[in-house]
Amino acid sequence: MSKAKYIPCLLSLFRQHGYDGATLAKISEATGLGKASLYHHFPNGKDEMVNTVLTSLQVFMEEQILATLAGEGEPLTKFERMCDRLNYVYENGDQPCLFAILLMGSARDTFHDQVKRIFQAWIDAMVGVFQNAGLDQELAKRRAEDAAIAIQGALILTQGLNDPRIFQRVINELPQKLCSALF
Amino acid sequence: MSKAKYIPCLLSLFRQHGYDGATLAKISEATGLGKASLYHHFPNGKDEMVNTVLTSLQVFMEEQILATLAGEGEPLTKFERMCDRLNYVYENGDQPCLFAILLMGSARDTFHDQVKRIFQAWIDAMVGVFQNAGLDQELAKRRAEDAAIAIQGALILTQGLNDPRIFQRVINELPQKLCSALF
DNA sequence: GCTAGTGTACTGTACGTTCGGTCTAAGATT
DNA sequence: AATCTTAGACCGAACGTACAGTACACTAGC
Repeated sequence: MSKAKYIPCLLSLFRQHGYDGATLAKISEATGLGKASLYHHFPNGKDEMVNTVLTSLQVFMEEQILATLAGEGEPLTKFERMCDRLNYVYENGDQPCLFAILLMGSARDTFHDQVKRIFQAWIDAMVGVFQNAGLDQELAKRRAEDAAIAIQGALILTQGLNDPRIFQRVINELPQKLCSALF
Repeated sequence: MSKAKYIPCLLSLFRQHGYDGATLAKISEATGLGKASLYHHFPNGKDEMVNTVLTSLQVFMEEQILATLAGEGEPLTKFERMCDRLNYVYENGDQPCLFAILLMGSARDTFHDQVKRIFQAWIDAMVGVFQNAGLDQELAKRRAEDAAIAIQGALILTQGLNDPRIFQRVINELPQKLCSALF
């Protein structure tokens, strides 16, 4: 599957310009591939490119984040690992969230289901950690949602104010906050 | 200024389809105006439509939210009023945030400055409340940012999971949270 | 009769996509 | 060893469409 080679480039483009803004001309220029070549690798066009990137992000989350959350270890350690991995994908807050971008363009209908599944899996994994730590289901759900809210909100505000320190602060504080009053 | 008449319709369109997805054809159909009429009211085209909506949102924030935050009253009352007004603009979480949408389409460059100014003014107003309540500057800034993060994050997650209860929960809890440990 | 507002028909452009084909390199055949 | 075959990577040019935006004649109400 030679598609993998172009994922970083495509991810960067879609994050920078959005679904509609990332035109085939730009994609062609950025990848160094002619338009026709793009259709050789992605026969179903732009949507397949997005889908490929989206799937690779899903795999990253499952392997790097969900696996950690579901595995062995202290809650604090798990959340530190999660934040470290999130900090890596979002490049210290410099990059927006592709999921959020796809929710807000003209491609919402096409990708909403997949984004929903990814969000839900992430939250469910965090709920699992909290329940293992003794929190009742309702409280666990709230705290997991709050974690996702903090990450997504921090990304938006960081983009809006052009100040990555906001994302960094949230990422640094989050593990402690999530584990406070666990026992 | 007869433009005002079309603001609700335009706002709804841009929130639903994004900047790129809200084509003139859709705008024409939704407003009931032919293209020529649209260009009569908005000589500078789509960008002027967005700008009009953006400015009206800015005015709404200044009059309904910033004024309250800067006026007289208890912090808790002010934040309750703020959340009530936010709940109104975002229609209980059913509608996404136009600011976030504009940050993530191909129109980012055009409107980023204006969005940044609105975000900054909002946060500054909240910082003022916290400082009046005795918080030192650094702490006030953090808490104000956290409030904006919670709102924006809740809107993203609500869109992603298609569950307005998330936004409603955050809106209901926020005033108390913001005022906790103020004295 | 003037002006704000409008409908129709149109323009040029940029989009995603497809067509027809070249080039390279590895295998298979002779 | 030389030639043929095949398949994958690649591409320039073109296609049809839908876009934002325009020209202009028309109308209703002052």
